[in-house]
Amino acid sequence: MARNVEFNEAEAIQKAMRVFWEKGYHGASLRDLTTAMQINSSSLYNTIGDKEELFVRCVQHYTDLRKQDWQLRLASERPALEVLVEYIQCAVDIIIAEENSCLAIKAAFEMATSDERVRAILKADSEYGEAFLRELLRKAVAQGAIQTEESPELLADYFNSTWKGWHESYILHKDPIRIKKMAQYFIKQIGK
Amino acid sequence: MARNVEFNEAEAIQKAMRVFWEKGYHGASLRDLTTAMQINSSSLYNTIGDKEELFVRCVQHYTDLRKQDWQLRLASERPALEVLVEYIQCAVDIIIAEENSCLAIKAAFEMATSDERVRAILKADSEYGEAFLRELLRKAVAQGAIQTEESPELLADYFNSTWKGWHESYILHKDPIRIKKMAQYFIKQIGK
DNA sequence: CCTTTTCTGAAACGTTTGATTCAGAATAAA
DNA sequence: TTTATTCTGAATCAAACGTTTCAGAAAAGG
Repeated sequence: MARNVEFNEAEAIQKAMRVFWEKGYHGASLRDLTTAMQINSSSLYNTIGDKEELFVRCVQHYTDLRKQDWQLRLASERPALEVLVEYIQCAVDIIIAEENSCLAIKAAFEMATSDERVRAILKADSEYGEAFLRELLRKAVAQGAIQTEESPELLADYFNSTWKGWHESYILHKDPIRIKKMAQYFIKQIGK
Repeated sequence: MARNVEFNEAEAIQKAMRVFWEKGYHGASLRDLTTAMQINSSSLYNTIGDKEELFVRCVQHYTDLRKQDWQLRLASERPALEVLVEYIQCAVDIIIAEENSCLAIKAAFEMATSDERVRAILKADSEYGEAFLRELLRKAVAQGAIQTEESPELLADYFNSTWKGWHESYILHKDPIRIKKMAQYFIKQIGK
């Protein structure tokens, strides 16, 4: 009966995500966003909604991408410890390569204290990340690659929060070797 | 020959710091700030400067307070390991008690990527924090309380970035027990 | 006291903000 | 093709933004 939406919503969210990622929620203006998304603000308000709704969708999109990555890694049939070590090395590479750090952490510190929806998304993301680690640890123990008296729950929780600090370190020191050494020490610790 | 400044600059900075701490740089408006500081914007611009300058001063003030705390703890004559453990427990208490998390971390993620002055202040703060830990570790080893094959440099760096992640965890999960358990595990690790 | 310099408070600056309006183009269904 | 509906783009909204202005109050030095 009528006209269809002209722009690709998924692509637009992707582009908006990059803007929020770089500038933060308050630092990104609607003009920044609509320019990057290549749509008019009326189209934005007719389809997605206001700035907060757009931000929520972007954060959700970001965590969706991570979830996909975790699922792929979990599906691997290689030894769990190998998968875990590779994941850590990959995380380090991202910390070093990504100029704008991590959207999830930035959003947590800027928005999760005041926006309950953002907090819920990031909490779910964090819990999924821990479940991913827990599962790998459980497997690695079963495969005899790791022996520990600590519970996989505690270790997963601990590991997950450990490399968050690496992001901040890299912002301040911009020193890849620093991060790599910490990761090296971290991996060495797991083996014990 | 003339009138003196009416307001106490140190007190005003302290009040502005609390606003930035809660709302972030972009989230805090000049009206928020001048209202909290109980001064007129003309006074602000005549004495301190613009918003960025005020923010820099607030972050500097925040890191100055931390530095004082570290110096006091370093001056203690009690066993170094004891001082270290107490410091960690104190850090945990702050994470749990402080509703607005940590200004230094928030500023790092929001501003340090785009504002070189903020980055420099936070980098110096981070380095001082590491030196504090390094010194405690060095003493603890000398006192025979710790034995490790790792360098104090690496360990200090690693420790320092470890509890940054705890802040994010607490924002998302608001779970004091989670943090306490991680701290417990962390302290246990040091002893080994 | 008077003079000189400085600080304060209220008002306003131009700009940018997030958000809305609406005429007209576009298109799916009848 | 017509009709009914929806989307788009440009213009615009009021509010809030960071910042500046300036008259007048304040006070230290002579």
